[in-house]
Amino acid sequence: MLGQSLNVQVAITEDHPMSTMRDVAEHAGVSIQTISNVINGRVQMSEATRLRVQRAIEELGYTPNPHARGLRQRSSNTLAFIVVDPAERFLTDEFHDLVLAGICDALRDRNYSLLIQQSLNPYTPLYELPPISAGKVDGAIVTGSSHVLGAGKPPATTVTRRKTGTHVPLVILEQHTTDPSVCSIEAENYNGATALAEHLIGRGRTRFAFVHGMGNWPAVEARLAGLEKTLAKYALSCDHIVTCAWDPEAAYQAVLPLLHAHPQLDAIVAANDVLALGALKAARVAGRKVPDDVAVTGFDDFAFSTCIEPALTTVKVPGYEMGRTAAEMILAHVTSGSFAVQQVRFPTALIVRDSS
Amino acid sequence: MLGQSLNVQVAITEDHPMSTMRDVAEHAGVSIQTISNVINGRVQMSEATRLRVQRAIEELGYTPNPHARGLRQRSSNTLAFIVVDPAERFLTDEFHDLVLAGICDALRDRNYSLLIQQSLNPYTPLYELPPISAGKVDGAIVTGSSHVLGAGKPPATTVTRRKTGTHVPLVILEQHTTDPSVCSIEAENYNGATALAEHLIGRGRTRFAFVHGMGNWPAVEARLAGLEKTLAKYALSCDHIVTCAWDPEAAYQAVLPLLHAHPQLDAIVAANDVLALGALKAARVAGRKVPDDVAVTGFDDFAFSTCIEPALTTVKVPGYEMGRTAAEMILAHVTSGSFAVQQVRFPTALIVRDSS
DNA sequence: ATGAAAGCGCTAACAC
DNA sequence: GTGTTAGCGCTTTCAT
Repeated sequence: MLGQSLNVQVAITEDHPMSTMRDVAEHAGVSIQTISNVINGRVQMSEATRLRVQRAIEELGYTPNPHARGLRQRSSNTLAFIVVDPAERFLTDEFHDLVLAGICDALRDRNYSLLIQQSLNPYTPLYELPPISAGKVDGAIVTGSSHVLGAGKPPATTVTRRKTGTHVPLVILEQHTTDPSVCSIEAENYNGATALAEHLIGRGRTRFAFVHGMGNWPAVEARLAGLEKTLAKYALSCDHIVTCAWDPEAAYQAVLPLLHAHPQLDAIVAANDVLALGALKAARVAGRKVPDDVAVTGFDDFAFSTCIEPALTTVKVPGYEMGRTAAEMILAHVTSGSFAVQQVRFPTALIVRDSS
Repeated sequence: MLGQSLNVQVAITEDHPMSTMRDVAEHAGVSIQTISNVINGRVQMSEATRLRVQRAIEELGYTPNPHARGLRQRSSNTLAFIVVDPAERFLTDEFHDLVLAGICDALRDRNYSLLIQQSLNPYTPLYELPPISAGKVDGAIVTGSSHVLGAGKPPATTVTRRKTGTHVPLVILEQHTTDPSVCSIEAENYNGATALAEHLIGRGRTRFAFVHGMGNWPAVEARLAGLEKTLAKYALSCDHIVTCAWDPEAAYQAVLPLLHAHPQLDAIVAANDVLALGALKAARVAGRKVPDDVAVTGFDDFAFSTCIEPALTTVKVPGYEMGRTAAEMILAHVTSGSFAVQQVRFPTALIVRDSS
């Protein structure tokens, strides 16, 4: 029976009280300071002492107390990933999951932890977000809706970190800025959208709709802006912009009536692949052939995009790499004490498949 | 230009040194202890004092130091989500993302943070996982491959928490156990698989294949076990079990040759919806009609399952609710001091759509 | 190379 | 109701 083969037993606790450095010191017959030195590999010491200490540590199952350490050296070996957005279930968003995966992979071997926090209140200035203001983390990666971050906030920006202050290195994700003091990572959504629009126009599309989800995500606004700009170049326009929840079924519900109301619609540009999936279903239900009658495109190039029918034309956005890079930038800062503030832009790539 | 409209400025730091309780106390002309009392709402005090203190806190932009607090009261207002699995990009897995979303939503308003940690080394006993052993978190939600958790670990389990020790409340996810002292949350994968198998057999399917990803995930093993058990009941068997990466393209690559090699195959049971998507593509490419020639089914009921063509028959597993419940169980424990150790089983539901 | 003392910011325990 | 004292576990500074 499966029940048995899966009867996994898990050891949760050891029944020894948590031992401190003092315990280890006594056990090894040395001073507390020596223990600290061994653990931090700080000074030269006799091999004999070092070994004795290490054995004592093992025998007592000693682990340094991170709070005490954090209190003393004002660092926590923890980074934060903060999403400023009032929506529930924000983590179901696949793009953020890619970013998250990248961050986690970067942190994994360096003994850093990741603190995830959603900030519901759009009006909280970043430096007042709990993990940052309180010094719970050594750095933070922040993303969110642009209005949210922008509303009434002072323009001053800095990423310097002082041991004595609350300054914390920050990387802002997907927030276009011209301020050279802000460390930011964004993808070339605008250019990606431009390329996509050129492609669609090149294939003779003339009546466009744009579907996107809730919130004023800068990346999404850039996608729309690139689309509209390019359309304008050809004296075209995107006459239909619909908003729905960030899930395929919602996109389906939103696009279907659009299709019924506008028989001439021949291009549906979705803000990401998930919504494109819903648009694809809408086209199917409405009896419109893709790509013959109507083109459907996405953004992001999620894993499923090659496997659906028709395979989805999309603009690849490297979420995993962006997350990874963000984490590495902060880690570099934390490790080396300082790094050049940079604004990294990841290229996007138009991937033409069968839906256009 | 979009660049301008998105020129969001973010205040990262205030240029005041981090103030302590002592500063606030001096500023308000009271003792440190009084500040502490105000912050923790601990004792009765004159309205005048309380207001004066609160104003001082505001004026100085004071925030309690979490390390000092953690050191003193041995708690951190932080929970951990730990995945014991050696794979990279583990967070791209959609089921875990649902769980994560549930956890985050539960924690959000209670001022708890979530620490995410992947444990690469399958042989690390749970109580030695950094965040737990070090007391970085007040509780943990753990999931992972069964072999990983089971290998050579002592069977003793407990979820008691003592202020003075390293004991930490734990909820084990998707790990079937009969040990009543372990707090676990699982879905009825076995029953779900049984129902699915009955359904497929009822529709005349006789030649089965099972596709799954890397790792010995208990949930996946339960799905396979339920399938095989039911097949056996009807003197059938699942003759093809293929393993691939946990992404649709990999499933496609794995299933396509299977389909070519076995023309009589008439049911492909994928371990989750993502793999089912790949199987669907394989069927298409191999020229097999779904569901006429071959049935394809998934597990989990991810959002995309209703939007693909054909809509996917699947077994719904409530990942979001499971994560949410896990977090709430721990929170209840932390808040109230103790809770009944329980083993929660979430029902699964067969959802028959068009792919079977 | 090792040890002793001081103190990080906070709260528990007790005095007033 | 409010203040004082002590100490959580660790690292920094200085002495040996």
